Amino acid sequence: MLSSLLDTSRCISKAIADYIEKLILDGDLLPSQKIPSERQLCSKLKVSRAAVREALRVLQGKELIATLHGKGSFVAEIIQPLRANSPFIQLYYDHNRTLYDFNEVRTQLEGQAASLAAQRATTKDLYQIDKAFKALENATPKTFADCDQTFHKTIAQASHNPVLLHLLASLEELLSHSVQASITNLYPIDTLKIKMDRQHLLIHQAIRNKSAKRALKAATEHVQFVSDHLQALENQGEKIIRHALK
Amino acid sequence: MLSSLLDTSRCISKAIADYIEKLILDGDLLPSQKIPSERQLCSKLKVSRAAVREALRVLQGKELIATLHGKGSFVAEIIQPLRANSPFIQLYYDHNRTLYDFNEVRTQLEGQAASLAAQRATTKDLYQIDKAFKALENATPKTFADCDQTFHKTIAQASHNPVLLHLLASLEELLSHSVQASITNLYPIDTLKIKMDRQHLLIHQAIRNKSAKRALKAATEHVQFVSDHLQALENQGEKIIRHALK
DNA sequence: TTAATTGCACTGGTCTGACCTGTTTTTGTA
DNA sequence: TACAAAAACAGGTCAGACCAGTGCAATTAA
Repeated sequence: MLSSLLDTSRCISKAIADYIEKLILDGDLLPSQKIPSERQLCSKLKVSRAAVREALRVLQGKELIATLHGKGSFVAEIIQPLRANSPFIQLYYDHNRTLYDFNEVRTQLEGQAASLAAQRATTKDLYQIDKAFKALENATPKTFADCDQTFHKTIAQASHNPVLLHLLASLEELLSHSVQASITNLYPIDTLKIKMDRQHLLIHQAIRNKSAKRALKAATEHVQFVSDHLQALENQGEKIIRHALK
Repeated sequence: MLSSLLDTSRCISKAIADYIEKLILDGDLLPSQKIPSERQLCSKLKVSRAAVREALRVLQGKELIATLHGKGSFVAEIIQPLRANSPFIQLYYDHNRTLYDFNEVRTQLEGQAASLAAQRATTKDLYQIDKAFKALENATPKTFADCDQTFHKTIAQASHNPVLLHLLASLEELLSHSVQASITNLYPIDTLKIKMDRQHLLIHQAIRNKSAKRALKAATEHVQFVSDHLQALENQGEKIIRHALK
């Protein structure tokens, strides 16, 4: 039964984890449904209990299942939430502090990007930034998060530093799933929306006027502003869906 | 050692996983660094190997570590696309300009690290920095590159920002092969050596005196200085060892 | 009869110690 | 000095034992 899987994985516990994961993904095991007991699994799959347990641990790490002492293992409620294929996004969920650390770095890098953009933006860059800015102005609550992301990306591109661009894109991707939603929640609050619009305007103008100093300041303050409010939103207990069982 | 963690988790393997995760988060274990072997861990933590293995499986599920048969377990990279044989690093080899872009970002991040270190360094951090600094003073041309790297790493750790720490470590690893060699070539030049020593001293003092502003300035200027001379060295055709590719 | 208790049959959690295979380092010989 | 054998070390797996929660059913006490 496992032999076919074993060919590729070269590791029994990994094969078992893949096997069970496939059952879950295929819907053979439904959310909150009980997974066969460890002893049942190891007798059915003809492997040791240690191997089964290690496989279940992997799935626990992926938060695909939850295990309760004395009761058994159960398929988690939410398996859909697109999990970024990045290792460190989980850290964000587990350690709230990480979000703070994250923004600390991001603030710095966005500031540098804006500063460099002010110095190096070509006519074409300016056109792109202009376009993104106008889209942001006319954004609906639904499209705002995307427009915001595009705006910042356009600026990063205008910095003409591929390393910086790449780094920001990586960080962006790390948080996009969680933060995008939060930003969407942030926008409808009228006082915040007005302030953010103004901040975007300041960044935009600074870059157009090729004022690196003002661009740096505006971008830094903007990211700081958003970060602070995201953090507040997070702290005030929007614990969202997470940790289905337990 | 684990007892404190055990209180909340009520499950040894979970406690071990949390323990190691914390080490990673705190920067005590850096990207691509080797985690102690399973047997070492279970003797140090006074638990069975099965418990350790299950803990490692959890971390594997979270993709925080990767395990290789016969070799060991290693901390994952925060920036996935920035892997060694990635198309990106190829870019560096192909276009000399990338080195410039690289240092532009690195200057910024090292500056931030030093600034934060000045604000947040604990007594223990200061001790480590002190130790690294002294090692740097007594370094030989052969050991200088390593000591330099350690010095900067220690400062990054004192920033107490895991995201920043992991980012710098990732960047570091990218260039280590080429830059390490270059720095070694840089050191013997007397005038440069003296200046670098002085720069290190300034950074060291600023952090000790908890002057974030001076630390930022000193670190920024230092990285800028080194970058400039590396660039010069690069341009004048010192193609050096490169492509060592472990 | 009913309520509490006990006991047992589950579940997962941990440990020990053995043996396998793959990797790295050491070492002894050519 | 060079190289191949061997030992030391790494993770992977297994078997069997025992502990600790859970839940139900039979038993017992009110």
